[in-house]
Amino acid sequence: MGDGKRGRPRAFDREKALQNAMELFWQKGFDNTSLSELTACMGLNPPSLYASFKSKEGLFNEALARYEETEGKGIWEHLEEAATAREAVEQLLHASALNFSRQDKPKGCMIVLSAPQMCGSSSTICEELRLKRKRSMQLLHSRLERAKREGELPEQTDCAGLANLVLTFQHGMSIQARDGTSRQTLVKLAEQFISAWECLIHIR
Amino acid sequence: MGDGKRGRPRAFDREKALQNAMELFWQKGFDNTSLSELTACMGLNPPSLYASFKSKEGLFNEALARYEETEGKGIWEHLEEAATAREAVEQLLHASALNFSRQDKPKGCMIVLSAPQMCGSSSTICEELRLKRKRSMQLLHSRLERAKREGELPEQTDCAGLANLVLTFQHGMSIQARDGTSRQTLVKLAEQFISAWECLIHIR
DNA sequence: CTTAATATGTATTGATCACTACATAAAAGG
DNA sequence: CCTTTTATGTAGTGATCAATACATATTAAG
Repeated sequence: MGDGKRGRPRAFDREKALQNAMELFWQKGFDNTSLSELTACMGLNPPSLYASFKSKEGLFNEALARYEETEGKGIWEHLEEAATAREAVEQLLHASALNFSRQDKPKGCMIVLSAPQMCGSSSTICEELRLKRKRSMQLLHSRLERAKREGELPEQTDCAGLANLVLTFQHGMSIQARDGTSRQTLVKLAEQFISAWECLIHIR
Repeated sequence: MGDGKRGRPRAFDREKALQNAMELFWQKGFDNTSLSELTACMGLNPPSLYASFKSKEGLFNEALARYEETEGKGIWEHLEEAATAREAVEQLLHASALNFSRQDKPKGCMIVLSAPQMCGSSSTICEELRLKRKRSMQLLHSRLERAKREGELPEQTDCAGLANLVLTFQHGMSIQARDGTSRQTLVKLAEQFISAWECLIHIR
């Protein structure tokens, strides 16, 4: 009898606490977020945090995973299903503009902004974030290569260079968003960029 | 009679100490740079630092001013003297690519990377950095407006939008540079971007 | 010399950092 | 009931943070 859980039940909502921690890390970055701020916004005391998430770094890793699964998902989900590479990039940048400027959410991308100096106290986290940025690059690159194979993009197109160009711009959008650039302006930025598509794909 | 300086002479080279502090702030950001690291790399003790630079924040302000005067100068100096807006932007991005990837220097731009979350311990510094980024935007914007008046750019060109586009890309280049992107790749990114110029200026 | 002015090194301030020892509370199993 | 298991709140740990108190050292002025 019972649900199989023995000891004293946890007094806080783990999902909700993790969500709050994620938004705080997203807003302030890993190093600039203190444990006292975390425990305050999560509604628990340090021992509960360490029992549930192992350490500040463990909490960040879970928060980052949650970010990718929930907050950042919409940016990349249409990459493969888009009919053309152009539409894929258009949706990528448009979704980024919207995603980076949602009300009551930290502006910009957590993966770009939460340890941008690449020399924080946890080199593990810095490297993890860098890897995620690199994987995004590879994801877009392979989508563009597919478009070349399908005949959409000319043979001369430098797919790696184009992917790099698009994501460099997207990373810049995170800085702009965090600087207070309006949703309207961010969307216009994305539209302006994609308008130059025909020029961009003929660069070798 | 002497040179007018009374007390005990300072035992460290102020310029050299400031240069070292600047490079450390540039590398690690304001909050992630500790006083013990600063005093170590500057070759002095805390009382000397505070006597010369007032506070950590005062030291950062001087370091930032020095950065603009020396390290970051080359990026913007050709903006007005360039014959065309296209050349101005081309040189801006090319110089950025080179500047962001110099050997034995922190990669990327100090103004973008030293407090990117915009919620560091010193809101004064965050706002100061944001203002500098905004001023760069205005500088480029007015250069583009000049080009429109001179007939180089078509009347339909959205100069504010174009300036925003270029600097968003340049900010992204700082992230890429800090992520380890090679000088060669950064230069190629700049060249790819400017290759789309004819498309970009016809966007309204 | 004495005095004033400035810079120095040592040692330390209270605050905050990430983290934990420990006793207690609340559940299930027996 | 008692034992086991898990979670909790209180109250800390030593380390490091930015910043200083203070006595001493080194210069110029008088």
